[in-house]
Amino acid sequence: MSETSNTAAAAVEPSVTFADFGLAPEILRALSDQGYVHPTPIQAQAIPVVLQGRDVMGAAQTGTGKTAGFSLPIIQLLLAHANSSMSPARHPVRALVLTPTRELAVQVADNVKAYAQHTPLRSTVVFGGMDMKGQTTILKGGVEIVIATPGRLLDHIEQKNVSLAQVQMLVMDEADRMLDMGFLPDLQRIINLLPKKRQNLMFSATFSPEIKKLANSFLQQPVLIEVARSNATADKVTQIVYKVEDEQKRDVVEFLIRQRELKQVIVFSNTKIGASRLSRHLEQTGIKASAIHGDKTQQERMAALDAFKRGDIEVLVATDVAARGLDISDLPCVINFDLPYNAEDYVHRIGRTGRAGASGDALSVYSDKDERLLADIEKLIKQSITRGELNGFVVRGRGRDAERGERGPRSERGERGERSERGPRRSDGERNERSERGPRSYGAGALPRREKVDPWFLKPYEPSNSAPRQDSNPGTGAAPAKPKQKIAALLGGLPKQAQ
DNA sequence: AAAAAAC
Repeated sequence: MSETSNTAAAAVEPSVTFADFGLAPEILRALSDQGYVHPTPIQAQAIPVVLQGRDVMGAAQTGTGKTAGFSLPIIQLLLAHANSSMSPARHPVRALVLTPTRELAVQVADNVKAYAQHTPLRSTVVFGGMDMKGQTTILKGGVEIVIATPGRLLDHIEQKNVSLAQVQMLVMDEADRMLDMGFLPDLQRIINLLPKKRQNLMFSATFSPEIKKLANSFLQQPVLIEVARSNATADKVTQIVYKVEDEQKRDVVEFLIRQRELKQVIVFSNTKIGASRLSRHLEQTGIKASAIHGDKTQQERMAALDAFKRGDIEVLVATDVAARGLDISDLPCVINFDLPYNAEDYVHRIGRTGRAGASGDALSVYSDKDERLLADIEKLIKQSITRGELNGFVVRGRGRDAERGERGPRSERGERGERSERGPRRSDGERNERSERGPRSYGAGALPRREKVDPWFLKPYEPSNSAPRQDSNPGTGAAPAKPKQKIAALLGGLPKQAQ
């Protein structure tokens, strides 16, 4: 929904409104229902071009208002060319939107449904991981607009649940992602089933040679719409990286969440198992968290996303399933628990914050072995990322002797402890004992006893040592690895098992 | 080296 936020556009072209595009009253009503008046830059560019019937190659990330940029004119065109004599039972598919991930399909579909709510147009979403029956019933009942992930759509086509013979408009959303995910053969199979004469819209966050090739083969004299520089990070996003020991990463993530009192944050993990573990850890320390990744059932994925959007959970720990496309409004912060292997994924991940003109923070933790990944990222975004210091970071004792509470950076926030009533899962039964003793502060307790780690007694990290930054990494402009050295020193003679 | 997507 934030995709149609007018903040960014208002700064650019305050005078332009959706009404200026000659959109149908039903569409304008739907927009005003949601309080949207001014188009974002990409909407201002895309809507007139799509209305002209031109093919479009759009370089835009999610959060720029892309979805409304194509769905509003699609609805308008379908309405304008509606065959009024058509019986309600016969609603052939006339617009098809393909997306790489299921969650993105759902979001696009939600937006389309909202924009078309006052029109007779029907839309539906089709994606895997769910029973086919409900989708089949709706498809057979007839819909003008289908939003789908490719695999399941082909499944429905093979089962003759849907025909694409009447499709006039095709949208390939997040086309770069679809290529990355190996959807090209599926895309080709689907496109072969479409009428030759149709309008094509392709959106991609990046402009790789492969994307250009895809555009050349599928689009006809496309109008190029480019809103953000490709591969550029939103300048509204403050980026900080923290160098720590590997085994500290999860504690630092927890610390950052508490220190900044983050109530809506996505934490990215490179692995599904890592996401689950981190989520469980955060839950055990009283932070409302859920994991979302490809090994979760579709029900779990949707439940986690819904809970996050509702604010029932504060932290969504995600793999790159959520890196692109997820439109979660007004995310103030994203955290990388792992630096992504693919530098481009970094851009997509941090694109979840600083959306639609708002500012945001992108925080990353990394360890010595990730220096190369960080260098790749900085090379891609053509800027050096601020090296952060973990002021006030205290790793508390992990044993029963550890003192806690009175010194911790969040020691005053005893109310955190109450959250643990939600508590660890049943299988973690014995870990409940500490939380039942009442409020506790950051870092204490509720740790799985399988942790054979020795107690870590760390003092607060003093900012006083942060003075000269240029000596450690000469030439790169990068800041030295001070935080890590400091913490390593504080760790004393503990065995390091990293690498 | 890992993630996503059809059954």
